[in-house]
Amino acid sequence: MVRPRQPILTRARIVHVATTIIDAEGLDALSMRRLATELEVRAPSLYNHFATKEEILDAVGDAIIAEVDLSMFGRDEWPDALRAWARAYRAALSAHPNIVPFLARGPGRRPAALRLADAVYGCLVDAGWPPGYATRIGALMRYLVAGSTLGSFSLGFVDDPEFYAAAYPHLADAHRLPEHRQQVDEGAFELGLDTLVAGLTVRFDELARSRTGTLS
Amino acid sequence: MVRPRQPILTRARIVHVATTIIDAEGLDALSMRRLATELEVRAPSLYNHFATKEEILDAVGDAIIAEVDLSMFGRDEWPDALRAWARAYRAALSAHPNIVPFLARGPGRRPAALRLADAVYGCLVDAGWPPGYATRIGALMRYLVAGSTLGSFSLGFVDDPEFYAAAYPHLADAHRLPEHRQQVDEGAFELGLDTLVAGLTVRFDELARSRTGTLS
DNA sequence: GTCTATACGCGGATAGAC
DNA sequence: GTCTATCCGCGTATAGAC
Repeated sequence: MVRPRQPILTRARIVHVATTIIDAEGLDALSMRRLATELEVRAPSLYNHFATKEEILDAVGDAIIAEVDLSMFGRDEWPDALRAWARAYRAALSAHPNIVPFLARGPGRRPAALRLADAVYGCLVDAGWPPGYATRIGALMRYLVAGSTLGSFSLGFVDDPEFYAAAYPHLADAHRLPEHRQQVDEGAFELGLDTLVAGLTVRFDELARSRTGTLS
Repeated sequence: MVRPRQPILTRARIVHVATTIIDAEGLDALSMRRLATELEVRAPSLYNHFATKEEILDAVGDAIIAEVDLSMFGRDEWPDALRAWARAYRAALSAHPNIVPFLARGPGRRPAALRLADAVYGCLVDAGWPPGYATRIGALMRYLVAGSTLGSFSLGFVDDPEFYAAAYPHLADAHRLPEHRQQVDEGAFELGLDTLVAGLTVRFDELARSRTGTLS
């Protein structure tokens, strides 16, 4: 018994096609009309499934973040879990770099982003970090991941050697080349991750020792 | 001898009023028509002074970044200079948080942003950091400053306690409150800055020692 | 050189017919 | 649930007045 007409549009199809457009041509390329055309439909039909364009973007972002593995929390020790999670998070975002500027606005009403934040916070608190530290460490890791995928450093450098060479001699280096930009962002991320987790481990031990000291 | 009619519009006035609008009502509130109205002029007049809206935004961003003090470079030791610079940079951006999402796209053709990047890089290289490290450390600091002013953590949390309490018990904490968001972002920034500079100092000494070891 | 009037082609979004 | 028709605001190009 086949149901003869299944609905032409579903939220999942809309999100999938929207993601494809953004990945291929950037955030600005996604318009309601363009998205509708790609779905072989007229633009207003989309409003039967999403109230606004922003809701569609939220759904796209949520689907990407939902892919981030969180299984290391509760399994590994907090320093290893933090490292593994940050790398998984960064990998998920750099697979869809064009949507990062939108995600950077904050977790908003995207459940996966909140689940993510909740998981990190919970892991750190369970490990013994004071809540205030757990909140700040979670934020810090977000800065690192968002910053290194946003292209805040590498993107935006103009592809015009002449533009730099004269006025900014120090910058006339390899990081201007597109293929090196990824390396700079990934290298900066790894340097930051190593340095932060190592430093936080030291601080954690100091905190534990000071508590023990108070008790003894 | 007064020149009777001075031009109504100047680049400086346009930039100033644009900054005011963005600070007060956000990036989206800035349209060419709105800006022109505020300047008591019609929108197309603006194109006599800037070729595109993006050029105006670039100029606004550049003016803000031009305020960042760079005098610590060449005066202080690199760890102190790095700390002082990062704080000055962050202070400048958090005075105009609404424009940070635009700035986060990269330095583009904004000279002040390039001067900034050049100054950090130069200081680190002069201090003895290998160029690859200097590039990555500069990027890392940018992630930290951009992230903590972007509101990537604090902004975007919805002002609706009910929204979190049920599903995300760990998050039902003080950082949802607007007045605490600033504290979270500033606290995370300071924690990251301290931890990173301390860790980098250690690494710098290791690098110096390994070079000495090779030579001896 | 600076400003105005006007207009084009897009964008997001809505109302109401089928 | 999808359509057609439509609204309004956007960035900006052009032509012409001063």
